[in-house]
Amino acid sequence: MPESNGNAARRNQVLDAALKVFAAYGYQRASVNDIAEKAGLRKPSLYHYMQSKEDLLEAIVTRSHKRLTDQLKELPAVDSAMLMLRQIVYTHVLFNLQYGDEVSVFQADFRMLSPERQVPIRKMLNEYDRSLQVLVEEAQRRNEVPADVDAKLSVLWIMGGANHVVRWYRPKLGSKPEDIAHQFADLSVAALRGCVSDVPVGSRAR
Amino acid sequence: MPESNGNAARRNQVLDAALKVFAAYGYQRASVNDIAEKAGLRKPSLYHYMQSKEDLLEAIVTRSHKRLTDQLKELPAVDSAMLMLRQIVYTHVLFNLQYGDEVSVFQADFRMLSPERQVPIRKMLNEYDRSLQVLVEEAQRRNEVPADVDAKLSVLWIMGGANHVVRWYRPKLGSKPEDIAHQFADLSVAALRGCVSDVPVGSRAR
Amino acid sequence: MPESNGNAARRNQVLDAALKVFAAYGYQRASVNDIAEKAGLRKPSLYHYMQSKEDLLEAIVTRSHKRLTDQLKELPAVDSAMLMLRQIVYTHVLFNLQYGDEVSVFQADFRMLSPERQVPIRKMLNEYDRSLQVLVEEAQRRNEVPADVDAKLSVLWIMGGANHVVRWYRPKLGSKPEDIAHQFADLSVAALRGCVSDVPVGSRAR
Amino acid sequence: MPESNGNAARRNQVLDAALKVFAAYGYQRASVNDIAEKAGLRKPSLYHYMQSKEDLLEAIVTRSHKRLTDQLKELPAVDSAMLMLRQIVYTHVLFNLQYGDEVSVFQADFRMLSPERQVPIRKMLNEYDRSLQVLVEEAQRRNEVPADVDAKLSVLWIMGGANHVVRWYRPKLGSKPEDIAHQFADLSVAALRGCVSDVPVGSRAR
DNA sequence: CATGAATGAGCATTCATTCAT
DNA sequence: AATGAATGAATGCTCATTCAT
Repeated sequence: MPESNGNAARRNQVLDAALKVFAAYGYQRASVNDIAEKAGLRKPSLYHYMQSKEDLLEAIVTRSHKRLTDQLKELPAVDSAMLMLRQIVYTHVLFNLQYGDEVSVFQADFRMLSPERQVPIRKMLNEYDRSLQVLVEEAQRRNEVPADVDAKLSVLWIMGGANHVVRWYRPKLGSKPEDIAHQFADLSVAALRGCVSDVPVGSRAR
Repeated sequence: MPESNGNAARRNQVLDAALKVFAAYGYQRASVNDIAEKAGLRKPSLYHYMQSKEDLLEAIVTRSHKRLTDQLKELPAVDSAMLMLRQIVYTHVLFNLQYGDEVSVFQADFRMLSPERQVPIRKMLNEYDRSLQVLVEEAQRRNEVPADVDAKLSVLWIMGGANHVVRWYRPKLGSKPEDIAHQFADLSVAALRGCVSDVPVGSRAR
Repeated sequence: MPESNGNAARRNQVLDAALKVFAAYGYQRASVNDIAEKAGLRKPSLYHYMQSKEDLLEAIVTRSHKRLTDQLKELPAVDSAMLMLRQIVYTHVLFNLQYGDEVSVFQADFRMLSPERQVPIRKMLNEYDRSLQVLVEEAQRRNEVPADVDAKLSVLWIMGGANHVVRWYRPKLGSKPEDIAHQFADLSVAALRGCVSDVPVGSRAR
Repeated sequence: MPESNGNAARRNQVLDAALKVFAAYGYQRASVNDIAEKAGLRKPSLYHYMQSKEDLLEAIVTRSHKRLTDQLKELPAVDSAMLMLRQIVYTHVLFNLQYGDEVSVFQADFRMLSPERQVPIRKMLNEYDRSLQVLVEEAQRRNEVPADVDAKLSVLWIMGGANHVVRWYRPKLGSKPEDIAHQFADLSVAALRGCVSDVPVGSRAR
């Protein structure tokens, strides 16, 4: 079966090698040869396990998103939208900390994919954001979140904080992943619930 | 002897051309020729206004950070740390929305600089984060922010949300920049102030 | 020890697969993998039936020439050199039309063989041309062809027309093979017999 | 003007280098590096004078056909279709002998062009054949050529002989170009005029 | 016999940069 | 100041062939 990208275990090894190399150098800087070396193969051998370099990036990005959503699917059902949201943020942050390379590559290099390959991924991301937005709106209906909070903006805000994590977190330095995730879940909930500031922005120039 | 990088106005034109091209394609994908075309020059002529392609990226990144800090310096002094923080977040978000290209390039391509060139920029960023952290700690001393909030983490959280805007914001779509900045300032303040969730994260596997 | 090139029937299947692929893409463009697919095998399996890709080309070319000469050997003896020539041209053209792929590959890719492999084939071709030339000379001795005709040139001329058919003939379009062969045999005979033009070539520049 | 493939004289030098290399090795076997060496340049420099390797082939092929048709346009008008045809064959054969490399590359590698690039060239070739066919038909109306001659087939026949020339002709060996062209023009005229053979093809098997 | 895996050699093309004009 | 020309260094990818299973 010359179409199946060869042995699945090896394919995953190649994917992992590519992941490390992409994370270290960035997709563009990383050469196929770098990946081959990391995988313990010669350059042409890689083509048993991929169609193209871009193919690897797409697989990494898709696999990463699938891993996250798989984790989220296992979250226990709770009757509070806010609680659900808290669980998701906690899990998402923890995931980002655990799979820092994958998430970094996703964020940094996702746009290096051809426009066509970006489409399904953008769709997944939009669906994800949208599902969080629905939770915020549900919480607003239950008066757990003030009505004047913009559900969409606040979700984007939260996602920003959650994704930013991969840019500064270094294992063995600072807080434990669980503590970070806990803090961030708290911050998200507090931000949503929080009393709208009655303080004006002040007389900013420009 | 083009040490002086020639005429300053032209240099800025080249910088702007590079900015647009980097923002559109990413630093690596963008070719020096693309920049030259955008600047209305031929490729070798660019070298009268720059030392290298990397030079342009560094200049863009540095200029961007300077523009932000210049804006922040003009903020009126206020006696409340929280108010100050709010002003800064508002201004930072608004800046990111106004200078989307610059900030995007900063975030996406800053790591493409040589390690040596990254040093001073990382230093600036750390100082910036640190100054916000000081404000949070000050607010904590004044009991405006709960003591169990991790000042550093919460600042990183806020910066994540603030920087993320350049990835999703599209002018003429959705909310006005000022409204977004306002919301995000509110969310930040609320997140910091907010009653720490007494809700356990639940029995998450892993 | 695949010295014997394996089962002869399979070998012929491989040869036919190679023939089709070479005819469709040209020898260089055709990949061994293409041939394998056409033959319903995997690439390395081919090497049970051949020594190398070039080997296949040589076999095709040789087989093609042998097929033609076998057909020519079956021609009935006739006492007129001109008649013999006519028979040969008719048969040759018909052969080219029938075995278009083989002949096309012969003509297009024969020169892709290594110089050493070209030697015996060039020898065969020369012998073939030479035998026709002998017939023309015989016809000249019998005054069936004017003495001022250059026997060698006219044979080359005729072979050109005969070989050219594989470049334009498409089955099911235009004349029937037998009609084409008949016409071409007529044209050849007429050309040889024909009264030498007494018309000057005119005042061509250069 | 970065679109103009640079200096025209140099472009022609590159074209000539490519011509020699293509003629010697065939288009596919010839590497861009080979061409560069022949042109006295390094590989990347070639790209100042071409868009791609295929570009060179197309230019060579087109230039070759233009050279031939330019020569044909200079032929003096004559009132006899047969005379005109004779002139054309003479000129065409002489051209093929003079520009053996160009014509060889045309014939051998024209099909290596992408289908889209082949279209205009096929069109030119068809128009050329068609114009000869018209001459034969004219000659038939004037009873200079028997009515039962198939005009199209006989033109293809003649073209075959004329083009074949580049496969066997070696300068300094054998007849002079003018003599060959003369003979071939004679053979063509004789073939067309010639009394249709009343000799049956005989009892050929198959 | 068949083939999955592996690879040395090679190739067209891109590109940042230099330099003579 | 501006640029046509040139190029060293890479890069993604192809492919005929080998070999262990």
